[in-house]
Amino acid sequence: MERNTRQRQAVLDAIDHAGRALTPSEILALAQTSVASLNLSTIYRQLSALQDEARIVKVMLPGQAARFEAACADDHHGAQHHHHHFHCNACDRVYALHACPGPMQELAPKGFVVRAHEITLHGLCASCAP
Amino acid sequence: MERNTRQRQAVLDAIDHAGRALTPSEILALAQTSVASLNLSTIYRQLSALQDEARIVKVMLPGQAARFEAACADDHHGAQHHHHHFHCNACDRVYALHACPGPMQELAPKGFVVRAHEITLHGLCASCAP
DNA sequence: ATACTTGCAAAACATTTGCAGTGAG
DNA sequence: CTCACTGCAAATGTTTTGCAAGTAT
Repeated sequence: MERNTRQRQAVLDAIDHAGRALTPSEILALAQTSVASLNLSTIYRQLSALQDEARIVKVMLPGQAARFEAACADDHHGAQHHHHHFHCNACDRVYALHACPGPMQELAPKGFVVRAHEITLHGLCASCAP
Repeated sequence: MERNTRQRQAVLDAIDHAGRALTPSEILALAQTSVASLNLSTIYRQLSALQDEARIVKVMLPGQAARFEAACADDHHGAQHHHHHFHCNACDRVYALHACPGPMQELAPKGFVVRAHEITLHGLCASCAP
């Protein structure tokens, strides 16, 4: 996918302006304000294409539907900046966290090789906290 | 659910003897060796019941189908022992880890309240490592 | 014009539920 | 003998795919 269609731009705009990870349904709702005929299949197809182009990143959290956020490339080698996520139990939104406690190799038993790790925090976001 | 049916026992046996988290399909395959007529619906229903009774724990990992492992109650108040999981990229099995680096509150921005966290490690388990 | 894209409908999966028949107590 | 439990089929929710029509280049 390379063509600059209205539906592609609508999907990209929704994600770029969100400031947080969005589900395909949320993206559909937002993008339909620019292109009313937009279909979920198209959303999924554009999401795959945009992932391949490294414009967006897929965020999978335990027990949650997939979400997508704008890619923020690492300055040096274009790789995605390593980060984790926070899930608000009240508003169900997902925010990126830009800290990481380290590689976590010490948590695994001897003989296990740790190649990657994911951390998800749950609680209340600033808007929902008392 | 309280009745001690053959299907209930078969599900419980499969999970108790596995030593790792199993998916509903894996449980079906194992339990069908004792009760051939076993149905996936029954598996899911028993899994819900066994969770309510705190005999098993549901393990959700990012982008993976749900898995279930035997509950290991905390000595003092019967709560589940806090732990995390390791996912082997080669054999796709999931193992429990019995360490935790701490509450992780410092990863969240100011104003966010952290109530829980989950850590998933990925790599090669002892059997699959070179 | 050409071939990539879209929209719709149907297919794949994982999980849940309605219902009538079965079986544990 | 009862009511919880089971099996089957159909419904749900998310994501993928086939295909004919639409459109960017």
